[in-house]
Amino acid sequence: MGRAPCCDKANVKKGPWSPEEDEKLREYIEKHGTGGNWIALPQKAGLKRCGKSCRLRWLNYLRPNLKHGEFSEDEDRIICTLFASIGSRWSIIASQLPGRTDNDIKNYWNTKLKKKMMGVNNSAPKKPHQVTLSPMLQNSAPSSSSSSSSPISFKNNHNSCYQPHVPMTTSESISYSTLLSGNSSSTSAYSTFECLQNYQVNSAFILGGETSCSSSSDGSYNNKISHVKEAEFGHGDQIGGLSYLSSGVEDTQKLMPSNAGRVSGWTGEQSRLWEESPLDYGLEEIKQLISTSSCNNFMFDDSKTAEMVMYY
DNA sequence: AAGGGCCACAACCGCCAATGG
DNA sequence: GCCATTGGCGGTTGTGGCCCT
Repeated sequence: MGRAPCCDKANVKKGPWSPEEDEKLREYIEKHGTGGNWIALPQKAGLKRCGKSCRLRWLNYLRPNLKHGEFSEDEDRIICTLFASIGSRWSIIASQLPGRTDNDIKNYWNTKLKKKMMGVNNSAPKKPHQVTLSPMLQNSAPSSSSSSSSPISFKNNHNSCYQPHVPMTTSESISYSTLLSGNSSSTSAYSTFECLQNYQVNSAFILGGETSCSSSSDGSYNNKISHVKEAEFGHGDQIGGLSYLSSGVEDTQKLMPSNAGRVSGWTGEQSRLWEESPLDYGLEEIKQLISTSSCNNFMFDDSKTAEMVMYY
């Protein structure tokens, strides 16, 4: 059985929004809210648009408190770190960047940041078309532990702890508590690996994403906190996502059970492994993440030398 | 000046999960 | 429990502007 279309495509306008349409939508939502029903909204607002299109337009463009323009170094760093940690979970990443939408971040990553990072690793290749993996991974010998001097810990004995593209829960703790206070003197370009090298990823930081006060992503809000939806247009008083830091480790445990099921794909085993070792990655897992991620320009030599080979 | 290529960004598409009847 | 509807998300595409030749 086919799925019913969300709107009558024949009578729906597509393409760029006109200023008049923007104004209609803004006016309607400011007066009436979304009414919890985007599908019905365009008709009520006098727009010949699909409800989904209205939602996207509002969340990505018209919503108050959106930031437009250049991403800061700190934002770059957060994106890098989170991408390396959780992959292309743009909505979660966006939840850490007040005023940014997942669409923004996705575009920014795909068009600029990815290249920026490649640029660094390209800078002094050992061989033509081959780039040495940053020390981050070289430090990550299987025996290294989370308490080692290596900024990021890896464990090979938790191979299923993290799986690329397995959705993360909100409670997935990514600790980058030093992230924003980190070295901002870095050059404009740095790699994901360098990010990881510089900023510890462990279990002390709580992602506020889907359960905290934040809107997620493209500004979309988790439907479990729908009561917040109408009242909240922006990210409130968060500063660079740091408001989440006030959550404690105990929150991880508190939130985990309910959210493990909320985000698809987490089996009981994964949840258990999470509790045991929230974000300790094995080298292979990192490799897999990057090689299978949208950042697929990174390819790993499967040898033991922890060398990253990048073809381009 | 023209046009071809590239880039950035907005918007769309399709799938999945949640929800309510 | 089933099914239809809706919202949310990530990937992909379309398009306009800029740059280079």
